[in-house]
Amino acid sequence: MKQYLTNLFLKSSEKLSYLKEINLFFDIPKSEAHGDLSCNAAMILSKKLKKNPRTIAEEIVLSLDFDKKIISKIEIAGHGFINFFFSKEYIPQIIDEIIKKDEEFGKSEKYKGKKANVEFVSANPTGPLTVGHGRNAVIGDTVANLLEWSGYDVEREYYFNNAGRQMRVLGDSVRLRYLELLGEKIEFPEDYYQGDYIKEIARNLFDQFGSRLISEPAEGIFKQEAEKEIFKSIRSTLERIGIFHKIFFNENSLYEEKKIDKLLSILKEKDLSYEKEGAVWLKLSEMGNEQDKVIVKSSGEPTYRLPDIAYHCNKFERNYDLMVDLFGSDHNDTYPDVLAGLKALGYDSEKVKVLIHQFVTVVENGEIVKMSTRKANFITLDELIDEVGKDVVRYFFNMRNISAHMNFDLDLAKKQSDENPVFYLQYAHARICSIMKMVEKESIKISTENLYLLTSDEEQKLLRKLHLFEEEVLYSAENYEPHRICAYLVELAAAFHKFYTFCRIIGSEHKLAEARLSLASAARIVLRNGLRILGVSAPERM
RNA sequence: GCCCCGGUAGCUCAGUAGGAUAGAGCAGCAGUUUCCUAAACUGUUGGUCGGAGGUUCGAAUCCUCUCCGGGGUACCA
Repeated sequence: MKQYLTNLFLKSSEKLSYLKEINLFFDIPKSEAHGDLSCNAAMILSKKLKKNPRTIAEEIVLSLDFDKKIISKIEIAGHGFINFFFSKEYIPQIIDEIIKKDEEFGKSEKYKGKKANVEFVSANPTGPLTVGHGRNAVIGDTVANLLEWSGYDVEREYYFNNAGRQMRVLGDSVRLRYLELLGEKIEFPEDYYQGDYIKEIARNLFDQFGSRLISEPAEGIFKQEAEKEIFKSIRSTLERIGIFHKIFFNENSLYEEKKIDKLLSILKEKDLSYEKEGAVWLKLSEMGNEQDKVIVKSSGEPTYRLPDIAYHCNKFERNYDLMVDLFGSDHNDTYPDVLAGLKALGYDSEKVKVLIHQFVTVVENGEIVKMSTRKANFITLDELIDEVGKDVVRYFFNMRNISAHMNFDLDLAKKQSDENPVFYLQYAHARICSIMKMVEKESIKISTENLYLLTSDEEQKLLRKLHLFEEEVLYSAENYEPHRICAYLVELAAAFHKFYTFCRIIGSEHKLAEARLSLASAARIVLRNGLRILGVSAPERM
């Protein structure tokens, strides 16, 4: 509908040149009395043209060469709104399109031929994924889905680091637990990994090797085994909620391939770094950031900034048109340095889109569940999936704006009832599937021949919702806002449930029954496609 | 101190390229099943959009100040 109006206005702008000067925007009015779409162009132009907005609106309306079969009425209202009413014959045509495109409906080719990389999860293999990682994982995968639906060729990537202090501590944690099993008296430091999974890994080593590892160093087999086991568990957790990364990028490879050294010398060559007090500093203050930061410590060890920049250089070399990084808010001070560095190196940092999501608070019995990774008193993502299932996990994490703090209400999530929004959507889908089975006996078939019969309020409202799906997907993708899909689907399901209540299929006059069945079928397709974007299943029966 | 988020109905949250009377779900109250799944639907109660200024035809939305909550401000990642 918006496309049709945009084209109309473009044609008119040949007559009224001032239309070219503004950004055309069509809005869906809150009140039905104001039509299907509304345009505020006249009001915006009134200051520029120093004319009464209503006069401008009249001029615009007169210039529009519209098809009466498509637009039934154009009104000027309020201070100068132009309201468009689409005809009841035009609106149902969407059904035909939906049924023809089926699984493809909602996809756009706007970014066809473009390559995108979405990096998410990226947790180091030091422990099982927690609820906090869950939000990152689900949002990342859904953003990737949205980009795919808007035409991108998307690669999902996981960046990890298996070197450094944390991993040393991990290996030593396992070693100490192993020695414990051998009956040695150990002191387990407070800042070591306390979780039971450490004991399990130690137990496996004990079962396999007995006491033969007694004098092995922490960084040898203990660390390797820990990394292997933990990664196995991370991947299996992700798999359970339908997440598969194509690339696992090891930070260490940057060192092995001398990328870090190369980057250092380039930075020096370009005069972007300098030495002071035995450390190497990046000239961030000259790049517009607040202050210079250390990239190589006086100990000779790089800080995270250096490999992060090198890693992104590597991504640039892989020729992506878009690179999305998804972090939790605890990382929100790291990316400006990296972006500034990339820009100074001559890369187009606009191609990197950093998304920061806020934290998750788990609420159970009305109380906040406090979590700490180190003390191992966290809820793992696996436990959450055990409790509520994949669909609820995916839906709940997608449901909220990523920039808002999120309360994950365990009690609500566990409820298999009407209070849980996931089931509202799934139930709508199951209901339609049920009808479609039922009508087989009644010889009612999907037919788009008599769609003009769909004129009731409930039918028209459902149809208008269906019209919005494509642009909703594209808008969500371009703004990286998965939660919009959730909101849209709830509205769509509500429109369907109302239609279901008031417009019966079986028992209606044959032509009308077929038209309504087609509408229901189109609604089913859109519900399923929307759920697919979210990674939530669309059951045929509940 | 400085930086990034958030503060909208009792609760959880939508709504910010400025638009017409601020929405939904849950909770509360009152109803609807001889009828394609009642995990549904209908009606109803409930708001100084944290506060104060400003910008203008018009502000939850933009600007300034301020209060509250979360996160970050390392030669940790």
